[in-house]
Order: sequence, then structure tokens, then C-alpha cells
Amino acid sequence: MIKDTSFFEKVYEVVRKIPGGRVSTYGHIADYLGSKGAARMVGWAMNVSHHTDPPVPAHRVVNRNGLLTGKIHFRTEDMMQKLLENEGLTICDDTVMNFEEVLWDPLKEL
DNA sequence: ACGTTGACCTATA
DNA sequence: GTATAGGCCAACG
Repeated sequence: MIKDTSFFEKVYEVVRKIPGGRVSTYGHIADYLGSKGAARMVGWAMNVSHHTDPPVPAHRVVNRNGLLTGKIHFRTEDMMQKLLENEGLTICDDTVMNFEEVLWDPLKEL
């Protein structure tokens, strides 16, 4: 589809740029897109990312607290944690350990 | 076009 | 420190 879905495509592109072993946050992504307070928008974009191609590593996107809020939207909640652990991250109580160290900010990295 | 929703964030009690 | 309320922007029904 050549037709871009505005912010959605932007969100997908940014999330796809997230390197392995790193995680990003909705607020920072929204801020990178220009809509600072549209953090909810980013999450919604992830919701439709299921029919997006190429697929978006939504499991690398967590909330401001590093909490895996969107894990419930996956096929299985444990899958998101498993994927993050597979990236080399440490998840404890549905929260990313060393979150600040693995945090990948598009504004800083890009 | 209006109202509701949505994987959030910030502030106040 | 935890709980609740409001606000934010954009898409969906």
C-alpha cells in the first residue's frame, strides 16, 4: 500500500528501527512524531499493526514505567515477555529491568 | 459530523 | 506511596 496512514506509518517506521535488546516508549515515540501528548495514539497504531506489513516489533514498545502494558494484546501475554527476554532483556513482574539502560529514544538516537 | 475509544501520561487527593 | 481523575491527540463506528 503506497497510501500512508499518517502517524501510523510513522510509528511503524520508528518502531521497526528499534535495535534488538532495546525498548522504546509510547510517549517518546509520540514526541518524535511531533504529537507530544499523543502517546495513546502510538499504542493504537500498534493495535492495527497486526495487519501491517512488514510487521512491527510491538513487543519492544512499552509504557513510560517500562511496564509491558500491551502484552495482553498479543496472542499470549507471556509471548511479549519471552520475546524481550530473548532480546537479552530482563523482565521481572511484567516490568523491564534496567529499563533506562535498554531505553532507545528516537530523538536521541536518531 | 458527533461520540466513543484507545497497548498513555500527568496531576491531584 | 497508592488511588482516582482528567487531559491529550487521532482514528473508528
